[in-house]
Amino acid sequence: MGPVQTVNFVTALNVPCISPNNLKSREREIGKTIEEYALTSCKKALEEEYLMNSYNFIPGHATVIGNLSGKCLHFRLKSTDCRKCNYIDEKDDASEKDHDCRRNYSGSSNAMEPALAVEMDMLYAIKQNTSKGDIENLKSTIDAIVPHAFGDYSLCSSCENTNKLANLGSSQSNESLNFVISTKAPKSKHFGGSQSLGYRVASAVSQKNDGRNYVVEVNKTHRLYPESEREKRQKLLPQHIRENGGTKKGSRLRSVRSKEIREGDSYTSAISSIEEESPYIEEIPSRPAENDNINLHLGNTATVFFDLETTGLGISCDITQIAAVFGTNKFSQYVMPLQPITIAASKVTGLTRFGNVLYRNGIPVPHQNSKECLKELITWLPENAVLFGHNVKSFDAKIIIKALTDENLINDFESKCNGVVDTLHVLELHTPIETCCPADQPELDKLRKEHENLKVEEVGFFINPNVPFIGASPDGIVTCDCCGQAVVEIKCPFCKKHDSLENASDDKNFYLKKDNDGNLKLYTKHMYYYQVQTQLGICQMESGYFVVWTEKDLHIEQIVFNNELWKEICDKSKHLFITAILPELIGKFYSRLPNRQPLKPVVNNYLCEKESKSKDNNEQNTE
DNA sequence: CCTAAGGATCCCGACAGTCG
DNA sequence: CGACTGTCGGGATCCTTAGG
Repeated sequence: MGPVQTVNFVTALNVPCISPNNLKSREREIGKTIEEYALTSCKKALEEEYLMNSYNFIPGHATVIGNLSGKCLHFRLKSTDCRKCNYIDEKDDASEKDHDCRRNYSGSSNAMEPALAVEMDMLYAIKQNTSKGDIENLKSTIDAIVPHAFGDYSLCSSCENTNKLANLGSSQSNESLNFVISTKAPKSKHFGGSQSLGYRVASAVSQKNDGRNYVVEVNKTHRLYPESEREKRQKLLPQHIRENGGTKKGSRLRSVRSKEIREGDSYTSAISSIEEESPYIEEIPSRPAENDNINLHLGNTATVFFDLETTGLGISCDITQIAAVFGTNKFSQYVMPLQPITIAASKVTGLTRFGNVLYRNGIPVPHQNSKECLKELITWLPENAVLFGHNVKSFDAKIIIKALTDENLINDFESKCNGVVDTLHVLELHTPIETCCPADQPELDKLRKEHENLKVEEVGFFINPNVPFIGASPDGIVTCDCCGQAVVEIKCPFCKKHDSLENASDDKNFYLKKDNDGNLKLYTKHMYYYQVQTQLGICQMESGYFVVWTEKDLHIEQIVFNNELWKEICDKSKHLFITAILPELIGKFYSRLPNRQPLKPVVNNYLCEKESKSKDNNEQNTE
């Protein structure tokens, strides 16, 4: 699956989406491992094949399948194209020259497959003979490669027996591998020249050789342990299934498959077998309610807050200070870095270094070397510690893990520490809108005193079932015991950023205007007034707050629902939807047939008459 | 200064449908 | 049958934001 399919998939499962960039990074990490795994599995299969003492092999598009083992012995990809190279050529950007280039072939497309076959035969011949150490034999084998690839076996030492040559084995294994590749990299999608193609073919080869076990091996390499979750869930299954359910199921399926092949009936055997509720099927839990808090289930762990100071921002920077807190226990040590402290880092931390002396704000401070300090930290850490810190996922954790690995202390650290929690991510999940919006804190405190239990919530997209063709996304919903619910619409006018709203209202185009008493009010002909009224109508609320913020001023105005205006908005929207949007959606009425006259409104003649009478006003308001 | 992640956007290839 | 167009999806870039 690519980014789009992955996002569609996780969305269908009610799981938070992953960004295409993030997915791409993960693909690169995992992809390299899969390629390495595929090559290793090919080497193993080749040795297995060699032990079986038979050298017939069937070159596919770019794979060599062992006749006896049925496994993929080798695979190669050729591409005349590289996406990155194309981009570099187009942009003439020399800084990108060093990349994982996928262009490795310059001949014609027709000659590509024979070239691959010859190349792989060459590797096979070398592998076959290096273990024997017979140089002459190797030379004659290489000479035989090209005639062999084109059907002439007169020079082949291992192909002397023509009867043996006639037996090229079943092509089933080859077709099977081609099928797996086609499911992972379908030709309907353009993977040519991309890194992704290599990873996809490698994963298909790995799957062919070792089954889906390759996923577990790749996970282990990347220190991912989904099997612990699997084991946990397996314990929930009934004992008879836990002990031999999988084995029995596997042997039953194999037996059914072999019967189907022999008897030719592949369709009726298992169709009606799913009558009882299967213990292997688990219901996907429903999405938690909107107001549910997302809690961290830390179990029996010790919460430690920690922070690092470093010589700079790079991943290769040295630690200059480690500080941590566990309950009332505190840990703080300065570390003498091996590299200079950048000026920017010194400004933040106050730490400078002259020779072997470390200074904080000009005063010498006691310090240790990195290894001593890390050892002391590990000793200080409580058992089952979980480290909390801000942006640790992207910064602190990487720095400290690198330092621990360099000092060969990573295993000791892991024996004490269960993991890290990035409070940046936790904050993103828990931060209410009021701390994100630029409203002045004193003003917010004042509102809290005036309104009992004041809450401001970030909300999404609203649709009113009575007018499903209009939607609204207020900036928030404010709730209090005295006034109930109200929508909030916040504007931060960029062009009036440095002005007071009093001055801004002098601009005749500004949406706040002074009334007879000199008070600022939202202009009722302005589109923002229509916006708030539409939000109130859709959310079915009686009032809302229109908030305008500049660096010098804050305006909060209560807007009361205007039923007359809401009816007018509904009528116009319905008219627009029926005469313009619906014909376009259903039949591309406007975009496909440019010469046709616009539809006359046939559904609601009353609207049509009303529209023609108040055409001028409507044009202004529709905007 | 470095690095990773997320969102928005653009570009391009493959395919299906339409039209002359 | 070929030219053209629209849609979909993958790949890549740009910008912003955290951390010292």
